[in-house]
Amino acid sequence: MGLVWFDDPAPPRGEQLSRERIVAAAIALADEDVRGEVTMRAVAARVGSSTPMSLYRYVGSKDGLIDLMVDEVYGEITVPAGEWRTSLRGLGCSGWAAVQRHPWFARLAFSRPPLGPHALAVYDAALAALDGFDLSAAERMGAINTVLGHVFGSGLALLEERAMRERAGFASDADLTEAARPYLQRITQEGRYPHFIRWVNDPSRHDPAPQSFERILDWLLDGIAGTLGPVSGPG
Amino acid sequence: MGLVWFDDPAPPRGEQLSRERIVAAAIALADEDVRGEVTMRAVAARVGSSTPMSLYRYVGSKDGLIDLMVDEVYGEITVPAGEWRTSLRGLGCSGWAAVQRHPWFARLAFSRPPLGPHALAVYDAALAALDGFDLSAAERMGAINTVLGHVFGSGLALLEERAMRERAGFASDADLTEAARPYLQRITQEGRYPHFIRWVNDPSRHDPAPQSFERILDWLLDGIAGTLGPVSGPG
DNA sequence: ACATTCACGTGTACGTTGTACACGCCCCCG
DNA sequence: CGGGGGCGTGTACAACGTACACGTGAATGT
Repeated sequence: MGLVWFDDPAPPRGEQLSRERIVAAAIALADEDVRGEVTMRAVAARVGSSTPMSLYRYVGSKDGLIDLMVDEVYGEITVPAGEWRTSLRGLGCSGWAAVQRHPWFARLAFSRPPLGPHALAVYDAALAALDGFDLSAAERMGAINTVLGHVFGSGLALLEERAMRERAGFASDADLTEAARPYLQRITQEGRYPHFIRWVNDPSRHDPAPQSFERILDWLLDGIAGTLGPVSGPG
Repeated sequence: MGLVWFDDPAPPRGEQLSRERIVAAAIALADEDVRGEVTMRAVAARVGSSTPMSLYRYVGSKDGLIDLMVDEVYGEITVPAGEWRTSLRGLGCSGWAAVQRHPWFARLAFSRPPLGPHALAVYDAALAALDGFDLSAAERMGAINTVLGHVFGSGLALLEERAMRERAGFASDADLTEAARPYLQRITQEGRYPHFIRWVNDPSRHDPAPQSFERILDWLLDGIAGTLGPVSGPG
């Protein structure tokens, strides 16, 4: 701590703090971090505050802040109206797009009840899409969660894959393979896991996965279709 | 800190420390915690050590310990030999069983490359099950990861559901509903999210979800089957 | 038999995290 | 013009992972 004379008398206090500004800063920070992790101190610095405690007046706790971040991303998900399958497919695809923009969303969405306004809007629209079928409440939600489960699962895999690449400066799959080579060579020499070794040494394993998000989504929609029975309304 | 005289001269040092004992203690601890979280200090106490530092000789770091825990659970997963579909279905079901015993496994398995001996054995067996089809390396692994993704995704949902129940002593769905009631009632009165509100008030939503793990697994296997083409070998 | 080494478990310490608490400033209303 | 009250701040603490150096007991070399 220096003498008084060294400080600006009035550190030019930036914009006013607000819940929106804090949430926006936290989301920007999470987007920049590979693991999507965020500390209250970092958010405080980002909004120009000198102490993490300033945030607590607006968001209550870190968990509260995260709830707000998550709901904000739910706001990027849209459920097109219309035939049930296009609606649920739209839910899946726009969810996937949102998750690609904010991979941390997948990690966090799993762990909290979707009760924010944007999350409720998503669920409401998705439930509406299934109106007109003779389904129980559990079946309706089950269908939606099947789709969202796929979205979040794929997002989580994406998040962790990116994080792993970063871990030791691995820029590409090739580098990662390089790092694991001695270990894999030892295994190869011991002759165990022959199928796995064959897979490792197959260069075509780097091809884009044919089991893409959308393809699996279609499989799930096929399965859901089988449970809907005949259309009994406008769905 | 008391005087010397108050201590046993030789605190009856328990069993020897060992990697196996440490990993077993960590797994037991994780199984007991709702979120499956574990601290080095808790593990140390569990194995009878007075300081967390004693573990570091055996596991290198907390991440190392977690890698070992994860691989241990991979050891509970079995892939029956035989026709490809029964193999992959067995992989899914035994994985689901393992994840139900150790929900934290789902959270951790997502985030690390499956390179431990048990994980490699699982992948090797699963790859073997797909021998005889004319698939690229990427397609083979894609099929396996489709199944495992479903396993881990379902496990994560299970973990978070259990954790949420615990959060404020919610023992049952009814209690949870009770806690959310004022919030939901406000929403109801505002007339928004009508479909969601209808779902909330439908008692049948507590029925066991018809989109069970195995049902969705079968949908995925149907989808995979469509990509396999004609059998060209023993698969 | 003794001396030496070394693996092991320990204690202390540091940096980072979330957050409780009390303080001082400044603006607004009376 | 005088007193609140909201707002941002600083200090402080417990819990975490883990770096480092130490003492001790058993194994080893001569």
